[in-house]
Amino acid sequence: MSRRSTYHHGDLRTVLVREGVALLAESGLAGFSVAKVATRAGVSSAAPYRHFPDREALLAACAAAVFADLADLLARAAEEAGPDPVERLAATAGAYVRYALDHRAGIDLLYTHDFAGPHRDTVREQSRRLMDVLMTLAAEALPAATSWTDVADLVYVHLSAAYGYATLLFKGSRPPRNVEAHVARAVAAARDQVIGHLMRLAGPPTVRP
Amino acid sequence: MSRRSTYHHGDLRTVLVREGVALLAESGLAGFSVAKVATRAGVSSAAPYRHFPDREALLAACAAAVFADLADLLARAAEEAGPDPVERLAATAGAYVRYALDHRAGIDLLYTHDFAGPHRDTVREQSRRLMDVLMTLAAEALPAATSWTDVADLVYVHLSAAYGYATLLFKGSRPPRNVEAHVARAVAAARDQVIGHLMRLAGPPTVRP
DNA sequence: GTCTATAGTCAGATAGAC
DNA sequence: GTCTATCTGACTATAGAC
Repeated sequence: MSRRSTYHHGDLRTVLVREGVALLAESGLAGFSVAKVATRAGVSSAAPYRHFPDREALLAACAAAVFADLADLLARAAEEAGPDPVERLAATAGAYVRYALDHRAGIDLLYTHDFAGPHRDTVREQSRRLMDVLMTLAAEALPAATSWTDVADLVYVHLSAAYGYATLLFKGSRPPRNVEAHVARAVAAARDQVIGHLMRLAGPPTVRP
Repeated sequence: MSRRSTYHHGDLRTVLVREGVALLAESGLAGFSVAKVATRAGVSSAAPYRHFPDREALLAACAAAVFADLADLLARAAEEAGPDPVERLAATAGAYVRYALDHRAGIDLLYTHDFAGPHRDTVREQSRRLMDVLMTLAAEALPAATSWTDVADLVYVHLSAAYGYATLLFKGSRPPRNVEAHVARAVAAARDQVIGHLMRLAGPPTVRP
């Protein structure tokens, strides 16, 4: 308090990531810039380069943070959904949509961007965590004998449907008011999907000439 | 051929839109610029402004073109899918994914961007055509008594799932080789979704304690 | 209708003061 | 660790020659 007139953050790096995520959420990847993040964080445009070598590194850190948040949220949503394995999986779709609505569209753009070299691995690691959560839930919702490939198939379909649902909500470009209605619809759609999938696996292979 | 050493396109406007779509497909919205489109089209960076008042207008024209293409493709896919209404609807998911794979990721970014004022209507008009195709197919796949709201719900879920599936394919950021396998998976997922939906509408409300 | 040239803006990144 | 100042490069858009 006594030493300096210019403020120094205890942890500017953390603040930059938080503001970066917020900026992405508001403006999307196209509106993202190191300078803007710096301004939001209350520091000069040069300051971030003390913590991140370049734009890509900051972007990757933001992406990793989003994935980490999502993995936590989805896991918690599953826990709160009770014992039924189908409901547990379906609940993650709702949590995903709620997160996307809270954080607006920016999330999706992280999926769009492909990170190069070293950043790629950082992001992938967090992305992997999210997939692990879903794989476990999907495996419990499917018959024990289901192959990993089939489980992965369902996870992929499940995740991409939730992602698509959340993203398209913003294309209408009205800020959706009735969040919980959309969440409920996403959960219902996910439930339908899993049940349809189960029927295909279980049902008698309908006649193929 | 005799009058000019500098080439003049018969229809530069059309070429610009084509190249704009291609650029979006390759680089996404973040990589889109009037200058790049001009270079791709083999003209100076000023030339596009003779045909489009500003960047937004060119972008809107590209978006409208994509929607128009998609609507045609989806309608044709439904026709070729035979008489079963569920299969006809499911086939559009396959066509969507195939189009997205052919044109890489950029399509999605058009969904992301919101166009202002006059451009908005142009794009919406084409977007509407696509929705009309899907609404018709969905209405035929559902019981005749289904309300329009419920039909719209299914269309929304159906479209967003196809959109999400196609988009996430590129996040792995390897150019997916086995296009037809992905198309087939998207169709299967769409079929599962519709069947699950039908069961929810028709089925006895499974016991709720 | 397309060109060259240019004005103005903004972002990425670096250098050196404190 | 953060600042100010600055360089470089890319993009939008306009003006005027051909």
